[in-house]
Amino acid sequence: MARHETSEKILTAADALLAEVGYDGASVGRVAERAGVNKALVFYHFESKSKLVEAVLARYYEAHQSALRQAYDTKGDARLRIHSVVDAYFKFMSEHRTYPRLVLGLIAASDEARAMVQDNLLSLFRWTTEMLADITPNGGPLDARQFYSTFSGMVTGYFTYAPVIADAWGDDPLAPESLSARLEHVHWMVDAVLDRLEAER
Amino acid sequence: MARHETSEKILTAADALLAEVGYDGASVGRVAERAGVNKALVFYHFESKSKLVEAVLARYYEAHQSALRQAYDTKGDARLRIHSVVDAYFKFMSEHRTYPRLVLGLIAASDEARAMVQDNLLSLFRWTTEMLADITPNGGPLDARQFYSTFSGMVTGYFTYAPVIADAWGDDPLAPESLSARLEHVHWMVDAVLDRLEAER
DNA sequence: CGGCCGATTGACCGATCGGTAAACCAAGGG
DNA sequence: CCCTTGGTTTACCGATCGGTCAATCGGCCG
Repeated sequence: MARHETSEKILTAADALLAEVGYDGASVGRVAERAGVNKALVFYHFESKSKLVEAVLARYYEAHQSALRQAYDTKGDARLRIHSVVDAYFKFMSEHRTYPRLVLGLIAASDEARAMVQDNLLSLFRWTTEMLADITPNGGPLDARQFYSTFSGMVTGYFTYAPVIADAWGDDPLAPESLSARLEHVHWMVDAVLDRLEAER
Repeated sequence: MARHETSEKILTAADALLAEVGYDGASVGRVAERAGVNKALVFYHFESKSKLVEAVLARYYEAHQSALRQAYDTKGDARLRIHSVVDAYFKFMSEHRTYPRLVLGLIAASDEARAMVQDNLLSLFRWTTEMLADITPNGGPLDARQFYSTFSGMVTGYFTYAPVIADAWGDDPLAPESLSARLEHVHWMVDAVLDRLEAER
């Protein structure tokens, strides 16, 4: 089989399994089994387990960042562009539902696993705070950092906690209607923040 | 040694280790080692590893919930009481910094581990939404469930992501000044939401 | 002192982990 | 036709996991 085919099968299997059972739960043996491939092949195509996970993450990194940048480069005033970025952020998460859980699992695991996601999160963080730098005061409780933490938490938190609170939520939190309601809520929050920021100027 | 003493040492060690390295990383052997205790003793005092983790969680459950309820039972109008609950929520997390990471690690691990935190999260979720039921519309993007998800994500997300974004944050996100700025930010967000809800009535 | 009992210990179990080494297989080129 | 080469497989390694068990310790009571 062609080199690329096998690698892709392994990557896909690893992606799904990591989101389901976390870093430690996703053993190389189980990944290989799900990919329909011999276990030793995983080490042939990806040197080690950690390299495999980094490869899985790398697939998301570029897509995630470029989606946000593209959304920000639309025409319109600051408010419109911010809404556009929030839209893109939310859309990316709902189209790649294993991604937030994967990142979460790595952060919760070990220091080494945490280091894997750190670089991507840092550049995302820096880019977002630069984007907001013009419209928020510097330092204090209204610093751009605060709003990054708040809104990224609103989106990623929803997806990661969804399976846990599904019982209490009533409807499935990941059903299309629930998702659109959540997105609408986030937009409402953005407007609430921007209105109040303008009023306080 | 008295039964209680040893149990307490094991619980404390397990608590810290779970927050550091997650469920799978916190092996029974390492827990025992940190507690200065023989490994078999862990199984003597707590039947199994999962029972041990449940015992760790149980210590937080009651404290967490009663802290919120107590905060809500203060005098004043709805806005004041909500601020009071947010205060208590934030304070509890900053005083038990291993707690949010512990919960996060369990959610990210396996379905069984997820079930451990589910009960507590559900009752917390139900209580909060009841608390907000009077001041938010029913259903849609302004449903109480949305605001629960939003504000709990704002607080817990900050603490769980703190070690990851510490480099980019500049100051230590867990330093007292940073924490008070974050708390102020959350209060600012509460007011922004309540103002807009009132304006839309 | 003798015996009892709860707490503690060290030795051990089968299972599974990430990773390695060598053999094997099919296709392609000289 | 043989030999090389990249992909694949089988068998295996040491380490570590959660958990068990019988032996042992140390007070306390009669």
